[in-house]
Amino acid sequence: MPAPKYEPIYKEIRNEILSGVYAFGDYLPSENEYTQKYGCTRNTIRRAIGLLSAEGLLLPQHGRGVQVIYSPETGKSLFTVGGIESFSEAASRNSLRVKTRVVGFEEVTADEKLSRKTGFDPGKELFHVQRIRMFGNKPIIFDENWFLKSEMPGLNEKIAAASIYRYLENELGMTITTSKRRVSAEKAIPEDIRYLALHGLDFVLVVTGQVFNSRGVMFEFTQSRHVPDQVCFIESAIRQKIS
Amino acid sequence: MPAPKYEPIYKEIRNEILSGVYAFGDYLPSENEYTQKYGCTRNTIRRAIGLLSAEGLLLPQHGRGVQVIYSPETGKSLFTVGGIESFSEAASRNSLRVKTRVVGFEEVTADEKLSRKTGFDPGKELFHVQRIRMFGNKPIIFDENWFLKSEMPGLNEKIAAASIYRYLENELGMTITTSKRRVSAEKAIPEDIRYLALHGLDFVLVVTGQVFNSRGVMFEFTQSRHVPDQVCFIESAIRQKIS
DNA sequence: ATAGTAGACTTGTTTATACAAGTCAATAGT
DNA sequence: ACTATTGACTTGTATAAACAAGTCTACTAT
Repeated sequence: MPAPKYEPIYKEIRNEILSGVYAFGDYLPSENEYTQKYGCTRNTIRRAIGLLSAEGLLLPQHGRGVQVIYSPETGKSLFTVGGIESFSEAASRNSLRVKTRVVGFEEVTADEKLSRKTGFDPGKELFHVQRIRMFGNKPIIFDENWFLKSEMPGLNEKIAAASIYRYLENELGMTITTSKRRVSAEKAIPEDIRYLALHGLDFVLVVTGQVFNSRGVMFEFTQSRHVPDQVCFIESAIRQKIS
Repeated sequence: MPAPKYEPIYKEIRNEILSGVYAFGDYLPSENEYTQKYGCTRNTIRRAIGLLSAEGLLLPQHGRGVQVIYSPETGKSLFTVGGIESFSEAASRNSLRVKTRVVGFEEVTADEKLSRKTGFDPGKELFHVQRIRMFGNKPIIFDENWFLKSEMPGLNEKIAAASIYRYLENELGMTITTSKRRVSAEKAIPEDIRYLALHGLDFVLVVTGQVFNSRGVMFEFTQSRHVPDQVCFIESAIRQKIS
């Protein structure tokens, strides 16, 4: 399965935007110019531009052109909710030295209560993984995951300490397709206080999510509890016409 | 400017999903069946399905079909960050009686500090609007907006108490296209404590955002401070292939 | 001089077609 | 009985072409 044609185009333009080739407010070359440059049809170009617009980097303007609305200042948040990005990916994107500490690894069976919380059916066998994410020496995230055991029987503590997503994609050949996430703020629980560098704060930013694989099986439930003053999330949205 | 053909299709399918015609896990009719039903090409159908997938309602599966991954339980959050939804829209979507109280309305000029916060250039004339959003009798959101005066000279307190977006779109004919949002958790400020029903909590969930109009002009900076136990946000994401 | 328009751009929508590639069940061959 | 393969489905990608509609400049007629 070769990479689709729009992907390298998407990446190249994205790279140009992030690296500052175009400043905030600049207009990209027109779609027709891009078709010549990349030797493809307008549709393919529009696909790449559409992805970048959905990310909040571009703003196409009817009759005018496509404007860059990314600026390094507003764009520099540690994590992005808009895409599914693993911790180590976000870290490498920010070129930061990071460490992961596994503080809990056990097999559990979903009971009624856990089922309501995670969405896994009662009786399902799960891996329960608790990890601390550290930037430098600062523990920033308390990550709690439940994985469906049947989808990843070989998961162990060592893999959890490295990158579970890398294991899933490279070893198991699983492709992760979609995720639904919910963001909320919650009072700190004892684990937050024990593990995170809260500096006296008594609340955390919580991101929960269900992750589906390409077969439509929900195989992961995640809860990431973040130190609130260290991280924030950026997201873009396109308004739907009302009526 | 007539509505595009994919829009009513998008709306009808969306409606069917939200109203429970299809349950979580069900597969939609195939794209080819839809082309017959709606008398259009596959591209148009795919557009509608693509929008719904981006919203996290559908999960297309190569070779299989398109699965519904929306369920009323996980989907019932008051507000959605994935789309640009105004307060009154979200309220009507949840069929809730809501009230808006304007607690501040003034004209200001952006100084250096406000410029850093909002992204408006220093010297720009702005409307500064502070509003409390109430569900029933519960004050849930403290909304602070800065609007670019030059884009909406006629804004006044009365309009602010109703719906500013309705004013922009219906009266001024402005179409809102894109927004970038950031979510974080912050310690409650005196206004939060004064206005919101925090019930002893000392933190809020803060959503900030810049909103652009179709001419690429940033005309609004928003900061919504939410009672954390009352609201949460749902978001969907599609994983990009790594390298 | 000024208003209006024509035309050359831009992006937005839709059709039509072809092939690639994943899924799944029925069938054929052993 | 079991395996392999075929074929009919599904979604994914890409091309090509046409027209709609918004923007902006330059020219034209008054």
